[in-house]
Amino acid sequence: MTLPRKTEPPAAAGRTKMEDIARIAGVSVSTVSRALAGSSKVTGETRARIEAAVRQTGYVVNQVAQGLRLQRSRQILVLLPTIANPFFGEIILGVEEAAQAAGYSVLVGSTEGDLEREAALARQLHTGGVDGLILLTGRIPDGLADHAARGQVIAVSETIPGQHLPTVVIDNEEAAAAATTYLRRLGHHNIAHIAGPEGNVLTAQRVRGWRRIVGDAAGPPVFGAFTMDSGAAAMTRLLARPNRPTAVFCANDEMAIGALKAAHLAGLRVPEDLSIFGFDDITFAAFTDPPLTTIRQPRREFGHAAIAALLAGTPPPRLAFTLVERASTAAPR
Amino acid sequence: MTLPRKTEPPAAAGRTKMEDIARIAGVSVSTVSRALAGSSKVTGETRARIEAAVRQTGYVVNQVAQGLRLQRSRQILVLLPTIANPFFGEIILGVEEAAQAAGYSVLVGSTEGDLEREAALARQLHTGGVDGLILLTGRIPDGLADHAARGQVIAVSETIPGQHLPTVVIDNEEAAAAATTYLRRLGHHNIAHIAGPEGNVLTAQRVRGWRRIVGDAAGPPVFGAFTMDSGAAAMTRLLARPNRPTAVFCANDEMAIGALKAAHLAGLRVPEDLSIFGFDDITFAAFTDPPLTTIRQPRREFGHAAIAALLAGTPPPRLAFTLVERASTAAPR
DNA sequence: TGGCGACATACAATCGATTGCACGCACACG
DNA sequence: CGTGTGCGTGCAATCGATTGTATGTCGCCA
Repeated sequence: MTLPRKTEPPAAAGRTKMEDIARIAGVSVSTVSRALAGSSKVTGETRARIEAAVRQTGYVVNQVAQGLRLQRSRQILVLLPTIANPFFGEIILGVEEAAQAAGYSVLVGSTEGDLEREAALARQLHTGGVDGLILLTGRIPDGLADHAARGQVIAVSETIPGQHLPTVVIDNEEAAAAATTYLRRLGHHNIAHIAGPEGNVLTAQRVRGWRRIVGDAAGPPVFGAFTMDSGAAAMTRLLARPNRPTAVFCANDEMAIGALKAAHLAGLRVPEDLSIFGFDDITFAAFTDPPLTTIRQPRREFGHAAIAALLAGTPPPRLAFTLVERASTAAPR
Repeated sequence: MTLPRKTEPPAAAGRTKMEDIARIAGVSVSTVSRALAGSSKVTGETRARIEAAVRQTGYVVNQVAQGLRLQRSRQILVLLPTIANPFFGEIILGVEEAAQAAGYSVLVGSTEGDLEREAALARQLHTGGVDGLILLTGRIPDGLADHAARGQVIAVSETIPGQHLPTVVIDNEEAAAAATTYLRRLGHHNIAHIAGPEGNVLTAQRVRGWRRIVGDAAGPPVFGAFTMDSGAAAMTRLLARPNRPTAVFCANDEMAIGALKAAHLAGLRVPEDLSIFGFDDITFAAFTDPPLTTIRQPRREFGHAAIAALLAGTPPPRLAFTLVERASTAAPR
């Protein structure tokens, strides 16, 4: 006969577990589990004893064990290009709020454009690490087909080409058209566009909206990289054009801020000599000099809608943008 | 005799597990586990068969099960006041980089100043959800004493009063003194200070550094809330003082940006009429008009150092700040 | 007083991995 | 030819929870 051997677990954590509660309350773990789950089968005095034991010890269930048994982790992973960008920050804030309210927590993966890293993070879906994936990257890592089909993946802010993924977005083309129309109504006839990087879906959509209003006679857009530096560089190129624009629609606020700086350096006054229009309405947009006229994307609501759609399994509604009028735009002289 | 009953697990996930690999390779799960762990006990042809099976199926270990058995989750939780703030964003970026390199992933909890929420998130340490906790909140939730003692908790950017917690910071008092000294050397004699909220540790440290240089004759600092709005309000109050300062040292860049705006609105030119000095060197500081002179905190390195200290269990080194000279400061006229 | 039903509680299997120990097999040596 | 040495592999316990089924208890009625 062999003695029962034990495979020693690593460094006993010593945390209170359900078994301890059971012992203190004088019941079995099953009963404790049911009591905590709110089952109506555990009542009266027994339930009271269990609750007392829980309070006394400060017990909280072990989420890892629970996750293993229930095959869900109550965690959502957000994948984004870079977290050091206030635009994403506020989306995450919304995600956090909604997730927390639903009893989920949020993992953040900043991929820095590295496909390898993206894939590694997305693998968490396989490994049981997370229940859902929110993509702010504008692309989807390989091997996520089944998960996507099961409604565990959702895109936010940017549609992903060639995928029928539920997506939380505004109508970017309409928003760009609205911005351009606004400038036109002010009396501008030469409206340039500082676009995002070529090949990007958002870039294409916003270029399309702008083009619809300015027509083919207008020159090509100048492409940037959604950064302040690239906005400044783009503006410098625009100012060198033979017929200088009187207004510039920028594909995001950061590039608009860069453009503003370049305009100032060139000795132009905004909005007297040049109108500048942004996109996103990040917090800083209200504090530039002059404050930026821009399109506001409801970023917190993006986050809320993403979680709601993910947890309910229903397709998210398309959200509305707002035109925020500030002082960086005016009629041309 | 009773038949073995099964307690049905929820919706069989159908993912490949170690057992599948074992079957395909014709060995037991223990051998697979050892092979994957890199044990030298599994060699030659057996190992080759296992590796082939893994490649063929695209198997990845289930982190939840592994976490349960090993009593560790390979996850680090970062607690911060609000994620919609570029200052924290870059710290998280650093945390992410270092964590990922060490095979850890990062959970982000934005507490919005809610103590309840902070405690709920911190509870993850008990529940096995995370292995370590990084606090950017400037305070520590209750009931973390043992964890702190075990080196699972570290503070970043802000020391936590009354706790001997390993902390990643610059010398804030020295930095404030350096900023004020810089202004004094430019020839300013009336240097005001827009401070953070009263009661905050950082506020106190920076006020102390400023005070050390300006002496007791200078008036009291004006308190703000680290936001652009509060910076603007504080500046407005300063401008109403009988002897208007010729330079203002702000406790962070956001308040400096607000101050800049208020100064402009009041018709003052910066730096000709008024010098403004910031703190942190957030990305936007280089793009204000004029660009902000400021103290740079090495935020990415904060993140790296925090992870290094957490994983190695060694106290982090104190990091160095840099004075970044830009155009918002000049000699008084 | 015996039997039946309703209700509360306990037992044990299960999630997917890790690991101490036992065991099998091959080879060598006495 | 029997036993010792050593290496590689398998068995089964374990992490902490959930849950289908069995069991126990009590009351009520005939």
